Amino acid sequence: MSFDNLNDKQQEAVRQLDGPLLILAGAGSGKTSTMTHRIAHMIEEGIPAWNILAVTFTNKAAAEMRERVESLIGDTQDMWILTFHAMCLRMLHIYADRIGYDSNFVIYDTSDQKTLVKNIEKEQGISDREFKPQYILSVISRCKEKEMGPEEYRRSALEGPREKAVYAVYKEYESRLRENNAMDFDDLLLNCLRLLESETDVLEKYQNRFRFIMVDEYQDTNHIQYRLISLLAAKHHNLCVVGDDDQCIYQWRGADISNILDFEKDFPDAKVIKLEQNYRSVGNILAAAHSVIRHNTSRKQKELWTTREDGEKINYYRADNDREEADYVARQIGYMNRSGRSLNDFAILYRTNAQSRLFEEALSRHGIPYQVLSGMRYYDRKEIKDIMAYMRLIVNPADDLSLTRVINEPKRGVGPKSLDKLAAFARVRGQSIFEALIDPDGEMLDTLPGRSYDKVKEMVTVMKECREQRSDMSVSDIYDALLVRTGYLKSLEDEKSVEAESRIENLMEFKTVIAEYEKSAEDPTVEEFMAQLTLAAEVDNMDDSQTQVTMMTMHSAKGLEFPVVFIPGLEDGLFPGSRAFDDDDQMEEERRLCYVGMTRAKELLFLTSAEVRTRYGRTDYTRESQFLREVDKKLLTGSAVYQRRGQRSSLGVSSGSRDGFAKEPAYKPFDALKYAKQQTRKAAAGGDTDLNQGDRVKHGKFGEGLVISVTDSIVTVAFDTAGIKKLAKGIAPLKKL
DNA sequence: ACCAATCTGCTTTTT
DNA sequence: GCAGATTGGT
Repeated sequence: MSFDNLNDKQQEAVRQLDGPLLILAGAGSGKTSTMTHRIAHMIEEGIPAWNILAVTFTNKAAAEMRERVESLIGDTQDMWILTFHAMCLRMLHIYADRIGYDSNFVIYDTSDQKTLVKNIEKEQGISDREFKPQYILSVISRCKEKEMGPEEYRRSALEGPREKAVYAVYKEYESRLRENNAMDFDDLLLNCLRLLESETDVLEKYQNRFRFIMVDEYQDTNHIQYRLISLLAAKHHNLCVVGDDDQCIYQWRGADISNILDFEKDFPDAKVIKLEQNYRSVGNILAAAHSVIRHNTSRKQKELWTTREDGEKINYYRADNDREEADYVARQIGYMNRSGRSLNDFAILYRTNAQSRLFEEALSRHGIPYQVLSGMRYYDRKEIKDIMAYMRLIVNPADDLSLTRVINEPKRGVGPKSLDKLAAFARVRGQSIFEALIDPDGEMLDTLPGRSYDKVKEMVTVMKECREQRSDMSVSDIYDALLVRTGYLKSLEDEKSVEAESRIENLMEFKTVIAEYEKSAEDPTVEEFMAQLTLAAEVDNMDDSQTQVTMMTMHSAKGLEFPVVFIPGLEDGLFPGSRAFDDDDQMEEERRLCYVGMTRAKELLFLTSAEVRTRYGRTDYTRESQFLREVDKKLLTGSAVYQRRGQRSSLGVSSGSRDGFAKEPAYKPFDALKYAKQQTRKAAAGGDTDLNQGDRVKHGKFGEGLVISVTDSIVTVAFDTAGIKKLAKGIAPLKKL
């Protein structure tokens, strides 16, 4: 294989396969290309694919790496290319019993954790106002990152009321996770570490297998991840880590920057290769980013360089207010789009997700299509979480948290009081609530009052059936069955409200997600589907197939690049956030974030701020960001293509000529919901949508049948052999005969 | 047990 | 400015 398209340093990194290697890869220095070629080179050298492990930060990065390696050498089936969490999940799934878990364990996401902590606080008479669940969880997470259990915490912590409360909750939290056969995000890593530490045969197996290990974004690994990798690499020492200390932006989540700074100490024979040539950005952008990052004191000295032209200067615009700021951005995008730039070229990268709304509104006003990649909002919807809880229970009946969530959703007349009774009853029997409910002896069901009995029994029967037949059913089948037969969909339909409509909408859209999973997975199972969903990052959902502007946080944008980048909200208190002003470390992290944001841009970079901004209902005057002040003045200009007159920035940047809204051509406003619907319909091309009562239809699984009734979203069909089924219109594989 | 009306506290950032 | 929680009435 020839590496002609790589520079000397990159080639050196590619050829250096044996022993520890640290690649300090600056932003845009061809990191991914180097890593993929390095893997390809291993294969070329005769190293079997199954000896290779590559760990990334997001699923998107993993998928991209796999794709690119595949394009170089073909099949990558036997290679592990995945995220830390996915790697741990994979190992734990096989060896769960070794650490006292059932392999059907579920993963609790942040909101599950919060609910659990709240429940515990209630039970223990601890006020969730005084000790906020979020706070307690952050302490617990920090403990877990240090491998510190509840008892050790008590011994090491102070003895105030706060510490007492944290201890009490932590202890109960841990035992409840065990009882529910559930793990949180930290547990995935921690339990995997425990597994490898205590089970020498398992450790040896993986040590022998993974003779060559690569870790991407090493600057963002935490202590547990560091330990995991050290253990796995302990035998062969063929560990290559890639990272950039200037891009460490997850310290708040426990990322330990010393992992990368001390790599040479950990591995004294380590080779270090610096990639400093930037291929991504135009000279001015690089210079501007550097003028900001050099204000950080604790960093490895390096400066990126490029052979590219200087390009345009960095554009800075100070708007009157936040709404006008958003409008300015939309105007610029509209203008550049009309002069020939694709909408895919643009990204709006902000500090906080809350900022996205104004930009959504502005882009809609201007008729510009966009996608927002914001913190899990889609899966956070109530209806999705509800149906997921149903699915979880089928796999893992020990999950009391999920049962509590859905037993009265839809209303089955089971309020908190009945639920308490059920929980107590189950406890006496030594079972989880759901286990006790599905127990053939029916004892617990019989304790229910008449009004709720029938409904709960019906639900229990359905769930039991799904559970028993789940190996013969596809994930979609299970989803359909649950949606319809638990009465969940029916109760939404009966509501006849706009909100209920949109919930149904979302539930139907979710079918596309399932269908996509089923298409991509080798052996689709409900378990795996749910795990993948909880471990998905928002960037993983990025869609490049549409022509649209992309918005996300600067955190999410790490590893991505766009020709034109807008960074709005450059104001003290917002970016950098207010907390950064009394903590130097936090200020440095914010600055690194700014660096990451700026270096996403290839050709044009726009910075904006608003003189007046409304936040949590309050409108305040702002001050231009410290980071703006740090940008080399020579690199800034205020004469954007579309500019307002008379704007004066304290930075002394000049302004151009005014242009208003009036000339905007009347684009049709972009309707996100309508768009989503279209997408769903398109993706579900398998099913006929123009069905009417009385039609004869054929279903892939149920055979032929007669349509009994049709609503906007549901088709009820009496199948000749399979009985009456309610199916999702346009999605279920129904063919008109 | 359920629903509607009022109230609170919140914004970093995410696997 | 909103979503989620709390409260009070049925």
